[in-house]
Amino acid sequence: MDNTDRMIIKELQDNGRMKMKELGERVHLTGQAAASSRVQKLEDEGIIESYTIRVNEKKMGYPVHCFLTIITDSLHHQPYFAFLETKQEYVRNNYKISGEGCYLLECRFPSNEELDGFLVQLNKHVSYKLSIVIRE
Amino acid sequence: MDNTDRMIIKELQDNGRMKMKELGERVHLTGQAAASSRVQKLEDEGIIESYTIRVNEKKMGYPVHCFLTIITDSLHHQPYFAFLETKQEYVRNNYKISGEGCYLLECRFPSNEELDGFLVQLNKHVSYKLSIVIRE
DNA sequence: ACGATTTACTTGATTCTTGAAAGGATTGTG
DNA sequence: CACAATCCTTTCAAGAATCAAGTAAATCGT
Repeated sequence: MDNTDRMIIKELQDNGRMKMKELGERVHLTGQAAASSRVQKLEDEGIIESYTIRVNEKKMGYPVHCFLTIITDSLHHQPYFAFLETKQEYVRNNYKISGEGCYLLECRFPSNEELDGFLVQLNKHVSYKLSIVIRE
Repeated sequence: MDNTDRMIIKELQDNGRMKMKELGERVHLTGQAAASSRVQKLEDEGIIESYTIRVNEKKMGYPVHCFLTIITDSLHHQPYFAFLETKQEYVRNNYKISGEGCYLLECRFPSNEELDGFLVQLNKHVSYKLSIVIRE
């Protein structure tokens, strides 16, 4: 993991579909074979986990973005997890945290109505504090 | 934006470097040209914003992951923003939120020592509540 | 300090992918 | 029904990736 590797990662974060030829040029390697084998190594080591796309969630129909601090007294979190499984469409991340609350749940919704419906059902399993994202 | 487009997006989220030929086969289009032109359209419409990689932040040297609820009485948030600019290495997201606090700040650190150093300086500008991620 | 070994890079040949162009099928419209 | 528009398929040429071989540089043990 030298400086060239770090440059490669930066370039691929900006453009994950970059041609190996161009990537090589940008990090000062001649030909695509050298760049290609470094990328392969980064994949094998698990430093590059996967290739993906950034999607415009607003244009995809999920403009409402929020974080929920989940609070529960119950020792059994399974019903909460089971509930999340049924709402995969909305759930983006569920972080187990220390601090206030047990989980930080990141969600996306088509509208406030759908958010409200979600909250009503969520409240059967846990308590929460809601933070709505105004600007990313 | 029909069902094929949604399938394409799902496939590219899983593998952003997929060959157009394979993508075509997976969504039941013959040849790469049809898949390619649909992807081009999704890019032009801004639904696909960019191609990127998922990086293992732990292996990159940033194992400590936390969220900070930022609280400030001051009307001037500029010093806070200026501070964040100098700490880009650690900052992953800064969401403006409604609810408790003004911002939800997502950060990554090499160690708790660096986190502590960050908090000391942060505290000169704003108050915060800290949540450390135990499991992603 | 020396040669041996490993690692990383370059080069060139072959195979594969992409992009462009042309033609065909389907749908909607007057 | 004819026409236009849209989307898909096919084909082919240009460009990129993969593989193998050769070279240079760094590392290791003595």
